[in-house]
Amino acid sequence: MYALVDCNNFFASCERVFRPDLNGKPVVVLSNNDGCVIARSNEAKALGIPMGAPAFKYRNLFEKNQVNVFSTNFVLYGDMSMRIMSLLTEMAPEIEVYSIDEAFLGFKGFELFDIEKYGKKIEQKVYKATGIPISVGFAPTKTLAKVANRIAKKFPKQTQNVYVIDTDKKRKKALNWLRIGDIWGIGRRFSKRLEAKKVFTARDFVDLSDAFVRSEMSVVGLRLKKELEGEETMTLEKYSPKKTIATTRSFETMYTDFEDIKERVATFAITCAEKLRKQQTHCNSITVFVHSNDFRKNLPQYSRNILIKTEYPTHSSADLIRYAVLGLKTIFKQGYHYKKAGVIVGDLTRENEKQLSLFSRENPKHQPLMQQIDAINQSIGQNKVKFACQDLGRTWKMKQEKLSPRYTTQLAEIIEIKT
DNA sequence: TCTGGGGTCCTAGGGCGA
DNA sequence: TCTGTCGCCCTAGGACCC
Repeated sequence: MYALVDCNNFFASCERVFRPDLNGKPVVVLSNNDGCVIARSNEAKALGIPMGAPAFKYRNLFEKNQVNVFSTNFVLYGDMSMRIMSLLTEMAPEIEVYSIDEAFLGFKGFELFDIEKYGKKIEQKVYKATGIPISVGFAPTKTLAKVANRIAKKFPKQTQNVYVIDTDKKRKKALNWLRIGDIWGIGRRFSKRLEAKKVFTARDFVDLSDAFVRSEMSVVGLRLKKELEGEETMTLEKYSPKKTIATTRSFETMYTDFEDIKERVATFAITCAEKLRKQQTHCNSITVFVHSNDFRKNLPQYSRNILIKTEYPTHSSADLIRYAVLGLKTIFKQGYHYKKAGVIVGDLTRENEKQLSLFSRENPKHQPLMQQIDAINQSIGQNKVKFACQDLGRTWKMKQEKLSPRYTTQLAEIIEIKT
């Protein structure tokens, strides 16, 4: 038996924990740069605000309905997530943290337990300790646990936020109810293609032949079908280090000048290098990309990326800046309005398993230099040490006009209770 | 004026060595 | 020495997730 635990409207719920006056009121959380809506409370959903709604188009609706708008506060959400995951770890023999607000729990050997009762215990404990409401779905496979969770969330009154699929009758009933596009692993493209073939529900999907699903949707689709039939094809995944690390951003305005983008790309490379050092890995390749503004149809569009193999495994900021700028020089074209760029490092290997090269021209000073930079940044604040290619006078910051305090991680921002 | 960011996995097709 | 086949590796692109 697996359980899927999912936090309800997670980011919006995190904001509400420290602002109980917002209970019962519409709350939305915006993406970086306050661009679009990435989380909504139930009240905001009821107002018809869709996921991904551009904030500027919905400003009037927000004002008219007194919607409480927040910028993303990932420091807060990350910390709340950590607290919830550690509680869940205590309550289940196995756990796979699937995302910031979701975890699969493994309950092998619990068949004789009253699992529904236990689910309610989990729900109550998490709510009491953190203030975050969760839904719990139990089923014999991970995909069915996702389905069970959806039912728990959709019918809170009947399920009390916990639902168990433990009989074939319940499984079939759930599959009849679930629309094709709501199956975990079937996105927009596949659901459109399947609907064109009169496949509208999960039940219709499992009624298709294995051969058809295999040919149309590869082994991924076939695995999904088996899971929905109750046959386990996915197990809990152990923690594994990242395979790629990315730093990408949309710009506050469109850039046309090479030097402006160069400064941004170099800064992204530095961030990637810091992330590499933090997880004690080197990269062996780096990808740089630039993108014009998709939404400005009247402007010429351009988008390109380039992958460069590094000469040796590295996590030196200086090395990565050099490669990133080299890549940018190759792909940059004059005459376009650039809106987005990014750096992605890949082919990661562990720091202590470095493949040395006889002809390597690695600068031996980089390693101790990076150590010192990290130490200084750690003691006096992130990004205090800058590289020459960065604009020292630059005050560029993400637009975050509605940022809430970092209640749980900064003493100066701790919650105040007025009596 | 203003539309996010960070990941994973799979497949097709070309290059290339055995 | 030439040619065909097989299988591995790599990359780009497409699909998905949160």
